[in-house]
Amino acid sequence: MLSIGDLSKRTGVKVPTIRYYEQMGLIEAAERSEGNQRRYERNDLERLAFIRHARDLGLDIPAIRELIALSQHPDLPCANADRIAADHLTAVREKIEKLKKLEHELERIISHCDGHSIEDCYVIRALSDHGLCEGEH
Amino acid sequence: MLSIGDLSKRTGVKVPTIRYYEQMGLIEAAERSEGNQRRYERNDLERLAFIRHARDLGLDIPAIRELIALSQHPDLPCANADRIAADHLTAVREKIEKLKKLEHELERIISHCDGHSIEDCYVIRALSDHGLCEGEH
DNA sequence: GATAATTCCTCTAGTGACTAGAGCTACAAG
DNA sequence: CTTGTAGCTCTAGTCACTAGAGGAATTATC
Repeated sequence: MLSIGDLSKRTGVKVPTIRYYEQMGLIEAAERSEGNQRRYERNDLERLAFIRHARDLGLDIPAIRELIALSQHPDLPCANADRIAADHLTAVREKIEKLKKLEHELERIISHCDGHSIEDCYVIRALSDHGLCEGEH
Repeated sequence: MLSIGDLSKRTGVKVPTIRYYEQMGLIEAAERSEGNQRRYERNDLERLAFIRHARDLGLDIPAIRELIALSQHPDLPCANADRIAADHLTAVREKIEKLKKLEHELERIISHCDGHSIEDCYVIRALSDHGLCEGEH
């Protein structure tokens, strides 16, 4: 039996976050000691590692909830799980594209600034005048 | 004199967002009509376009506040403005790197799944077992 | 000039995924 | 038995808005 602190150390998930996941229904409410403290077992460890891993990949809580539900029905086809992952991949790629546009625009603005006074500062001027931008954003 | 709705249409910033920016001190409290409605002028339009542009580039509100303050002192050197932009560029690049790692990991997981049952689903298995991952994340 | 439709006002609360803190209790080590 | 650490619950804060309630002002139509 593990305390919440033990579970935290073993999974790298902070103690308040574990309690938060319980509240969100990602992990079942733990058994309690006589003094009302949470006590965990091996399968809680696995569940929490699963959640942490999914969060590290950027999945949000509703998606994780769905994956957990799916994982408890080994006989079902896995199309839904694949779809969740694929949708997330699409979202990640879209974010990358947006950020790359920002990156290029910022690079361009910064490289155009000669670094003297605010009056001539290209950073400030570019912000004031959208006409100095390339493309729309 | 423009109403807040006019200002909104001309800049593409939503009405409640304009009020929010006023509250945050990014734009000065507007003059009011007899009936207590906000009335704007040309320079408010420019200021709001500046803010919107900076937000589109992903700058946060404290950074924008600082840029506005700088823009009102044309004689100062523009090193601070350049630094704000450069710091932001660094942050954008870091985000891109993180997202690319996620992208590759998700691609790998998805491509390994044969799409049959949950039991064999590589998406679920990869989440359950960190050992199936490449690299750390 | 009356009425209707639209816009505006303020204020509060909600978003996501936590994080911080207050005030209190339980447990482990010496 | 005391002390220190870890645990408990509950509330509120983060960021940049967004949604909605309930009411007042303005504009358009008749």
